[in-house]
Amino acid sequence: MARDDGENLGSEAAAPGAEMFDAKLDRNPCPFAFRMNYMALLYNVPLYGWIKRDYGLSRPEYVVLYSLAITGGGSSRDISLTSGFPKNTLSRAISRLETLGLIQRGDPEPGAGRLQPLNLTDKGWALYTETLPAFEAQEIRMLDVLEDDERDTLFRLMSKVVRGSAGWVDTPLKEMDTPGSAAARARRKGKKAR
Amino acid sequence: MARDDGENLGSEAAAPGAEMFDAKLDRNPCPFAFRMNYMALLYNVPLYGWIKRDYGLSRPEYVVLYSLAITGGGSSRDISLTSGFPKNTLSRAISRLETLGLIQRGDPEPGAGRLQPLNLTDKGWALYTETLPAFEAQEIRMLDVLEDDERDTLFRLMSKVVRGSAGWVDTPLKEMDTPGSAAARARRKGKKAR
DNA sequence: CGGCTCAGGTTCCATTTGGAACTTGCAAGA
DNA sequence: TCTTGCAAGTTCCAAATGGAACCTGAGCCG
Repeated sequence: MARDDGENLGSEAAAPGAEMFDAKLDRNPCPFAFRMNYMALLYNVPLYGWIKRDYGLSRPEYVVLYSLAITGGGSSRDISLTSGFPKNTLSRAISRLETLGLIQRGDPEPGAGRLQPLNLTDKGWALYTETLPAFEAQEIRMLDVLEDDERDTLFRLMSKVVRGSAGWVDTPLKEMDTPGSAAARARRKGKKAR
Repeated sequence: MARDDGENLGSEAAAPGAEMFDAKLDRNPCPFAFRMNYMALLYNVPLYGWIKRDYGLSRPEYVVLYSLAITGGGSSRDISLTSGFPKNTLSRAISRLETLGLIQRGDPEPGAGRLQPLNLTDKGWALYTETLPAFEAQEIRMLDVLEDDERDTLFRLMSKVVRGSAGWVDTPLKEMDTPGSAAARARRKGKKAR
């Protein structure tokens, strides 16, 4: 670590931010988290920026569309649980997509409580079909540096992690305040210095 | 996959959303993207929710703190490039952290343009030290399902992907409108059904 | 030197977001 | 069958967000 001594800023001819980038990769107590978030960034920012500019759909809106497309229907709750967007955000997204004629609500199935079945319209399918290739391409592009077997391994390991930790999706939200909570809460009083 | 046939909603005794969850894992044209975003969700939501509740810091604010901690100083630009937050969001975050006495701005180094060197104060370090364990714990918890060698492999492959695609971080933001742009832009006119 | 350009950082403001409270209708128990 | 509980979905509103325009100082060139 601490590669050149008097560094901190500039002075390198290297790419801007390279210093911090390397630090986040190589001397990071949470190396996994950085990689994960950086990759997500790399993937999501350009794609959803494009969707927004060219189709006028927000990220949650597109996520609803996409979710319904690959599942062949589902409810707002399902989308919330599998995407992490809160239900009010999805409620809005769903309303707008319905207004745009991209999805439609079916009648609540008997025996399924108040769940509203959602489905794509033809127009929704068309949009999905038209936009999907860009998403696939971005994924392929990102994984292009890997050999085939490496890609397989990566999938397998990520699947294992996801399957292993599904279940405590937002459970810890409530219990997370365990580590040193007393001190934390004490400090909390003193904040709000806005 | 497709566990019970006449599905779509409810009717299963299984966990809610399991249907869609399986679809996103098993019959998803972008299987990598889903895993990545779901993992990010699993990690970020509880942690930043906790940071917000107990310390009153927003995600960008904590990211600034964390970035400076592991790099031992840096500029707003560096943080933007390595975290993906836009510079105005970071500008605000930095101001607030300074007001809170968690970071301080140094005098611009000669030869480094207008880059403002940022550093943690003692108070900032204390907060970092106090909160870091929770982040580490969450990461460990998430990877707990993996064997040691699997963890190593996962790191290696993710590093490769990140290193391989760093550089086009937000480059494609501008060029992304290539696939079928004409049709897309045409359709775009007809939207705005708000 | 004196203007020019470019990039780091800030400000402005319209939009988006999501916590919290609310509404609603299914379903279990009395 | 009434009531009570519960969870899906909606509404409300204050706060956060980020695109775009702006400001400003460092380095470049004539």
